[in-house]
Amino acid sequence: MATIKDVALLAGVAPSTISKYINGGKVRQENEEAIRKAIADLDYRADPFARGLKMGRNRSVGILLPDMTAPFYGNVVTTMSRLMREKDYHCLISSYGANHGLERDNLKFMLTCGIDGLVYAPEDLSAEEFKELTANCGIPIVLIDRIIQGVDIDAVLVDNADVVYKAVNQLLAKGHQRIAIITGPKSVYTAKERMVGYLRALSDAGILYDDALVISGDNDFATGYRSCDALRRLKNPPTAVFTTNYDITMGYITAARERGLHIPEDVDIFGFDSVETCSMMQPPLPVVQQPDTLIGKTAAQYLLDRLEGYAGDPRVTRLACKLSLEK
Amino acid sequence: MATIKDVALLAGVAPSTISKYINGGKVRQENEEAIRKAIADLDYRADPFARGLKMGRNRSVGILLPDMTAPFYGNVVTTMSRLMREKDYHCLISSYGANHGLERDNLKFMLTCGIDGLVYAPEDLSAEEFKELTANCGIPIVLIDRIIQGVDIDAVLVDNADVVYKAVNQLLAKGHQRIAIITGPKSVYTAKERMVGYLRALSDAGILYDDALVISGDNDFATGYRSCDALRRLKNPPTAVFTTNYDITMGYITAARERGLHIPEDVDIFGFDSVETCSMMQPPLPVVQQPDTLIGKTAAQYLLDRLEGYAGDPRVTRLACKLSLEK
DNA sequence: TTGAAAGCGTTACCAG
DNA sequence: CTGGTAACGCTTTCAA
Repeated sequence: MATIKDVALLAGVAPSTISKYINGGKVRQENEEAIRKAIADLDYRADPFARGLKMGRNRSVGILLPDMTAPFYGNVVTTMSRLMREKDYHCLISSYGANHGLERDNLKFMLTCGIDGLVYAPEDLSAEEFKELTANCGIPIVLIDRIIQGVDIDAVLVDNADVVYKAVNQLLAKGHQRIAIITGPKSVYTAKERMVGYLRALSDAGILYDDALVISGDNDFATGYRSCDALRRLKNPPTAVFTTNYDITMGYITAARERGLHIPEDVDIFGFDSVETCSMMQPPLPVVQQPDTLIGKTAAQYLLDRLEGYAGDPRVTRLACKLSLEK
Repeated sequence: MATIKDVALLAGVAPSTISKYINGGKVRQENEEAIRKAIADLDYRADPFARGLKMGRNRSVGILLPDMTAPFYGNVVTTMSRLMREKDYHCLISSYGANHGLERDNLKFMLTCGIDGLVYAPEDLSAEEFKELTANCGIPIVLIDRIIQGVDIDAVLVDNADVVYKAVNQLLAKGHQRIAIITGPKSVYTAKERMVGYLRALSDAGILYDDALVISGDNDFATGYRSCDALRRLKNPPTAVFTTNYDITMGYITAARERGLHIPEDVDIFGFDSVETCSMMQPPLPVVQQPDTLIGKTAAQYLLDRLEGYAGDPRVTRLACKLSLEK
């Protein structure tokens, strides 16, 4: 690997001149040509470590997620990457697959790999662990989707309880009295909040909460798929099901259709995420639409503000979700 | 941010002793305690840039993909991350969303962000561009899933043409004469290879190739979904459809079911990827099963070998796919 | 076992 | 505009 000295030697100028040229400074016409040629001839690239050491930053940020294959996170990442790119930052993604050890380990790595900032969707980290790991870490962190109780930093969330309350109310308004809910792991923040909305809606409608209609499992296709049979086996099966995650929704629908169930006649479904996909169905499946683009935009802005020196109090934004079939 | 000097000062030893301790060297018992305490008190973390500059590496590798939300790539990444982690490397992921400009830009960034190696699934980069960007870049690169014609480096692929040939033959054996294929963009390597297998199977069976039965589009849900109606509108619709990507498969199935079509009675389907999901269906959907775990494992091994100094000729491995319903 | 010193490749400063 | 020099924080060497 050629260094800046090699280039300087070949171009016949000083290293500091090369550096200036690289960083957009003005150099004499003839020098510019010589430098450009030398750089090309030697395939010179500035060493990122030397540069990072000198400059104290990298123009890169990390995004740490539980699951990068979920369309919701995919959209958030795409939006953030684009916006950060406009400010000349690159995004590096890491996911921990709902594994506590990995979550800790990846967070730790992210904090010591040289990125300038981090966007993090936590799953299973306590406030103590978080504080211990991030104390004096030197980079700004923005939480998305989930919050860590007791940690007071920038965060972008959605109003899980409210929107689920509304969604379940729509099912109630259609006359459903037995509404099941299939959620993610009980320990996860979003699952908890969504459960709260569900319970409040039932309670406000004077409906007794039935344990058998609540299924909690991993946020995946299999959970949704298996729930279909589990619910049908009940002596008194639900007439509607609220699925609180995209994969769960798809799994449930796949199973229901296979069993010849018509939606919504035989079983009504209210899903979550991936509006494009669900609105394509016939009839369109009503889903909770998280403002993924806005989440990405807000998180990117919060992070950029911090990167540019903003040092005010933490900002926590809770964005509204929409129901896909409402205008 | 505390530096190693601060720690040294507080612990009452020299910086070099701190460095030695951090890197697993032996220090006197009493010093060890003082150092540990000083590090904890100051929340000291070694500067990754200074360390990288000195050591010349990072213990991190990049993975550059067209789409990180695809289950196929998700599995590859998960496998690789685990294996690299065992050798004390971390994986940083970036995706470019089938956008040529982004692909170039992200590749360029990956090559100058300090990672020690790269695993890359190319989509739309010419051999010239690739060679120009990577010339003397100083890190080993392993191609996965797709190859760049004219670029001779380590690569891990699957036998697309062969397995598609077999899959289409299964459909032919069931008596289908009009078999449609829905593939990704015509320019993408895997799509081309899969097309070759399809054409060869038809040709070997003495069936004339019908343009109307070939649909090429983005590798997404919408392409599969829309194709259903497009194919049904034909005066002579296909009796079977081969979908060459997971999202396309799901889109097609969703549309078919909505329209009341029974699978496989009304229309037979042969899909791609995500065996777990497809084998869950009733009846199980036959799919081409790419050896994602083995791809990840092989790519990780190739990269690790290079990282450890292996300098032999490029190794190109073409792994066999399986048909999910064959034992 | 320890520590002083050199040096990794770059940028910033400032004198010329 | 140019270039010598110092400094970024760390690891390594080598002498004590």
